[in-house]
Amino acid sequence: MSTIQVVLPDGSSKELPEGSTALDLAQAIGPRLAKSATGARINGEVLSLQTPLKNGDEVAILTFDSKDGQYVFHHSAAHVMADAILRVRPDTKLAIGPPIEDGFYYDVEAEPPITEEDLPAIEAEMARIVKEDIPFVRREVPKEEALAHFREKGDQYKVELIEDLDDGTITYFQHGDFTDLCRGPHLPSTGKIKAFKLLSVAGAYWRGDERNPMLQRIYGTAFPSKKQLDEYLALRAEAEKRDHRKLGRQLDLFSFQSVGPGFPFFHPKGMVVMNALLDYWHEEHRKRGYGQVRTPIILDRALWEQSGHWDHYKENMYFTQIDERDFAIKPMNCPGGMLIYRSDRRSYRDLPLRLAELGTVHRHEKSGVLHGLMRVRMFTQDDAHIFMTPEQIQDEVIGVIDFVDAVYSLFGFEYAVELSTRPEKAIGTEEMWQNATDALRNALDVKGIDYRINEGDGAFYGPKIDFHIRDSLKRSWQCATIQLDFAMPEKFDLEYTGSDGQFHRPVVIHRVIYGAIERFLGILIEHFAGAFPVWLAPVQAVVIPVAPAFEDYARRVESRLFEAGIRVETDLGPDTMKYKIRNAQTQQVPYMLVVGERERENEAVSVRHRRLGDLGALPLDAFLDRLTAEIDTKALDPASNTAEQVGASS
RNA sequence: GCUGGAUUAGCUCAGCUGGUAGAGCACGUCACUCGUAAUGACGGGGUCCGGGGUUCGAGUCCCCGAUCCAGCUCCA
Repeated sequence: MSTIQVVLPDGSSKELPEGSTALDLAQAIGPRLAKSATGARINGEVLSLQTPLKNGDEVAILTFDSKDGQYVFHHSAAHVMADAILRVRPDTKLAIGPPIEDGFYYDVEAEPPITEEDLPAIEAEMARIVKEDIPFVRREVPKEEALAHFREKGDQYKVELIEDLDDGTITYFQHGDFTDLCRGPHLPSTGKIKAFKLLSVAGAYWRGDERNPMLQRIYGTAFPSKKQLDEYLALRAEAEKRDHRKLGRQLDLFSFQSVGPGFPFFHPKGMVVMNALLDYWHEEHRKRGYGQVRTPIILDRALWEQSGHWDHYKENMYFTQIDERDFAIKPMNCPGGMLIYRSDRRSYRDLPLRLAELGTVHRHEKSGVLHGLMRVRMFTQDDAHIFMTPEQIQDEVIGVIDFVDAVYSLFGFEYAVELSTRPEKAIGTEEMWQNATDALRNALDVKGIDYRINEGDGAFYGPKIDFHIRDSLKRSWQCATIQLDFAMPEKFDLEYTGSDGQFHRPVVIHRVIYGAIERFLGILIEHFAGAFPVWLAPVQAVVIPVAPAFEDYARRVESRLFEAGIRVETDLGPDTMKYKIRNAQTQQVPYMLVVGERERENEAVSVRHRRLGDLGALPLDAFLDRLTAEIDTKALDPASNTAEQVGASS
C-alpha cells in the first residue's frame, strides 16, 4: 500500500496510508487528539475531519481550543438545533444559522412564532439527536437540483440564498433526515456536542435589513463538556452583576427618569467620578498644548445648512423656533469650532491650533437603541478640533494616537483600532477623501498599530480612526475617534496666511479621547465592577468608630483627611461596626478606617482595604501619605480583578 | 423604529385559574455601646406604569399609550 506525507504545524511530517483522512491523522498522532478534534485546517482552509489528505498537505488538527475549531463545533450545534426545531415545529422555515463568538444562532420563521417557552422542548430534542450520534455527511448537488428541492419544500429563504450563489455546485450537509444548505465544515457526528444550552429568542431582520420581514433568532451555546458550559454560564452571571445600569443605582451614581428617555440624571457621586475624569482631562490637554473653548447648544438653521448637517444628519437632530426663526440643537460641536477659527485672521505661525471643547450634544437616537449610559440622547463629548497645515497632519494624528493610548493605559483598557473610509452620503471630492484616508493610514503604519478597515463607515465629512474598548460583557464600544476633515474648512471658507504671504486652506482633525463622557463612565463602572481606583472613587475613605465613645476621635481623623483633600466620610450612628464595614464594602469604598481605644491612644487608624482586607494599624500620618501617593499616581487597585489587564492594550 | 418580554413599597421581588395587596432589604422609633461583610423589637410606607374597555367585581382578561429589558437595524 502506498503512503503519503503530510506536514504538521510544528514543521514535522507524518506518514500515512494513501486515502487517509484528517481524522486518521489525528488518530495517528494520539487518541486524545482524535477525540477532541472538531475539524482540520488543510493548506490554510478549515475543512472537516473526513476530508481525505493528499501528499504534501499542510495539516493542523483543530480542537475546541482554537477559534476555528470552535467555529466548526458551534456550526454543527446550529444544525442540530435546526433539526430539533423542525422535529418540534415541522412547519418552520429555516433562514441562516451561523456560529458566533460564544455560540451560534439560527434565524427561522415559524407560525406561531417560537418563544422562550418552546426552548425546553427543542433542547430535549437536541439531546436526543446528540445521543443518537448521527454522522454529518457532505454532499454536492447541482444548483438546479438544490433550487428545485428547496422550492418544493417552500423554503423561500434557502431558495434566495442559493440564487445568490455563483457556483454551479451547491454543498449540502446532512445528518440523519436533516439536510441543510451549508458550506461546512462540520463535526464527524452529532455525538460530540456534549453540553449545550439555548439562551434566548429575539427578532432579527432577514439579511439584517429592516425593510425585510422579521424572523426569530434563537441563540444557543455549546461546549465539548458540561464543565465548560457551566463555567461559561457562571461568567455570564458575573458579567450581569457588573452591569453599569445596576451598579449606577446601587452606588447612587446616576438615574434615568421616564420623562427623559435617553437623558441621564447624574447624582452627586456620579459627578465626583465625572469631575475627577475631567480634572485629569483638563491637565492632560494643558500639557499637550490645547486651548479650551465652549460653543452654544442652539444655533441658527443656516449654520447647519452650511456645515452639511442639514442634508446629512437631519434625521438625528432636534429643532426649535425662537422668534419665528429656525434653530437646531447641536448634534456635533464642529460648526461652532469652525466659527471660532474664523473669528480672527490666522497665520501659519498659529498652527497647529488645538481647540478642545467639552461639548454637550443632543442626538435623536431610535428609541430601541438606548442603553443605559452607553447609548443616550444627550451626551458630552470631550471634543477637540485641530486646525493645521497639510504638512502637519501626520504629526498631529500621531499626537492624538499617543494621547489616546496614554489615557486608556491609565485605566488598563484593551482596545481595537479601525480605519473607516468614505460613506455613501459624503461631501468633498474623491481626491480629498483619498488624501485624508492615506494620511490616517500613514500615521497608523508609522505607529505600527494593527487596525481593521471599515469600508464606508467614515463621517460624512471625512475618514476616521476609531478606538473600540471591550467591556466586561465582551461588547465593543466606540470611544475615541480621530476624524480628518478637508471638507468643513472648505464649507466655512477657513484660511491662513502662509509663509509665502498667500492664503491657504487649513485641514481639520476632529477628535475625542473619552468619546462621550457618559459612555466612558459606563464602561469604567463595568470594567472596575464599581470599585473605582482611589483617584476616581466617590468616597475614598470611611472612618468607622468601633463604638460611640470614639466618635470624637473619628471626627478628628476625618477632618485631618478632609483638610488634605481626601473625600472622606465618618459613619456615625447606632449601627454596629460590622454593619458599617459591610455598608462601606457594598459601596466599594477603597479604605475603611476603624478607630477605637488603641488607635486614639496612638494617633493611628486601623486600615481595611476593600479587596485586601484588614491591613493592621498605621499612624494616621503614614496612612495619609500612602493614600495621597495612591491618588497622585492614579494607581489601580492592587487587588482589583482587572489589574492583570494593565498594559494589555493592543 | 421593528419583534418579543417586562412594569406591584425607595430597592430586589412574591401574588394559582378575576374576589379590592405581601416578603426581604432600605427608612423611622426604642433598646443594645459593640474590634474588621448584616444586633434585636416595634412601626410608617403602595395612583399595583398611565388611559380606556369587559365584568356584580380587574394587580390579574382585552385595547391604546409610556418607560425599561433582549435582539435586529443604526451610532460617541
